[in-house]
Amino acid sequence: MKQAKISEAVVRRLPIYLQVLNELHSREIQTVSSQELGVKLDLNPAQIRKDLAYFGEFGRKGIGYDVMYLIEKIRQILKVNQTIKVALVGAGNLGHALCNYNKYSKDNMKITAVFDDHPDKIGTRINNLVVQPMSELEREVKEQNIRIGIITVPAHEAQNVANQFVAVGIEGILNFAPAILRVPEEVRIQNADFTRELLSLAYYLNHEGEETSDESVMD
Amino acid sequence: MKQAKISEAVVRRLPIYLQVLNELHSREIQTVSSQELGVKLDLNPAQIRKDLAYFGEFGRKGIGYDVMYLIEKIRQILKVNQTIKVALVGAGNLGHALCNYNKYSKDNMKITAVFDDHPDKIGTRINNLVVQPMSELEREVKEQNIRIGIITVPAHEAQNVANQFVAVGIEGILNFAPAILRVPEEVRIQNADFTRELLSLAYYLNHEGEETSDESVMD
DNA sequence: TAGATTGTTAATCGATTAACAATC
DNA sequence: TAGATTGTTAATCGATTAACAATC
Repeated sequence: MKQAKISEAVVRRLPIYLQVLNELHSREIQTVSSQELGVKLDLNPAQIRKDLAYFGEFGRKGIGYDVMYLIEKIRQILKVNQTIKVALVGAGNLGHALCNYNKYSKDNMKITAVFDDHPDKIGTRINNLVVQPMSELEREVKEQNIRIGIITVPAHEAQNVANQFVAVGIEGILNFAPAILRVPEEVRIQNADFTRELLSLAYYLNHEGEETSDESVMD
Repeated sequence: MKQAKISEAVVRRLPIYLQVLNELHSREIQTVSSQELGVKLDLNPAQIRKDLAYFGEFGRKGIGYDVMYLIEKIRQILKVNQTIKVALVGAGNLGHALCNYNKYSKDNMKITAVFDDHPDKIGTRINNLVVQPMSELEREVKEQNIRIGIITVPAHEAQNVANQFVAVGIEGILNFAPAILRVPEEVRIQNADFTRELLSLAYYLNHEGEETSDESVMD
């Protein structure tokens, strides 16, 4: 099984597979077929088999996939079999929420450093982390070997934070601010701006079932 | 311009267009070409033109698009030219964060009702909203004509909340819980589980630049 | 008129799905 | 052996991009 170029669509499905598999595992289900996964996730079973086959032969013909084994394999693929440390900038409500979320995660991703340049935030605690000024970013990133950063500052500060992330060598950024960020192409940006999601939901509210219609948006 | 079936990919780009356009508008830029938008968004200009052309002829040959006019048109398409009211269930940290976010939004999407069944949450205030028990959900949804719901409860409660949303006629759900929800197919689900995003970021950390490699994940 | 840029058709590219031999 | 299900190739489908006539 040679590692071909894996499409983004495939990579985005892997965490979803991991999620159902974790659920199955917690229900002590030991084996699952692509068929069953497909039903659960509304995906074509062939697609699931193909996605997994990019990375190796994880199943058994006539049987299906061993749940725990497949979890391990996907963790390896996503490189979350060891704990991944994450830095977060912006100790507001959202930053707080993500840090908490964090505590319950069994995904081996941990926010291990929090930054904010607001004087009234610096030195406060979120769980067992002390909020630090941005001047400490570089040191922490180097010391802890942090490679992923989360942005939860207001939109107008987001690009600035992104620049600092890039400057200290962060390789992947999860951006919650409603802003379009420019970063060098070797740095990966994932946008998690929830207003975008809400807006596309709004579209379907009114257009659902209109597929066969020929109405248009006119003045 | 007939309304063909619009692909999800197109719908997901519309809010992004709206975002850049809002930014351009705030910088008092009046006209923009698909070329310029393409540079800003890392998209092919032809794609942008095609996306917009599904809904009408909004540009002027030789000139480009009028920023304000295009904003209006996209708002119409997304049906956010009038304010859209949203219900939120789960008054924890994340729920709080989203309600605040809310205040700054110029997107005409407003969280106008917050629910939580925890006794110590009921009756507390988030901004100017009082947290209500779930028993009030139906009444509020009917009274305010709410059609979109946000789920910010823990994973194990998420399906239950989704069921209640469906029962009271909610048409679109934005789910922040790390759970796979089953709803009737006429109800739209958008997942905003940030651990998924983090996991796919993690993939690229270690595989970036491996496109041409032939390494594989072996035992 | 010359230059720019749209809307749209045709060409290309890539992703999803169907089908099936291999095999548990 | 019969039934189930994988991994994978081939067929299909859909989305992106290129190209260009129309026109500002």
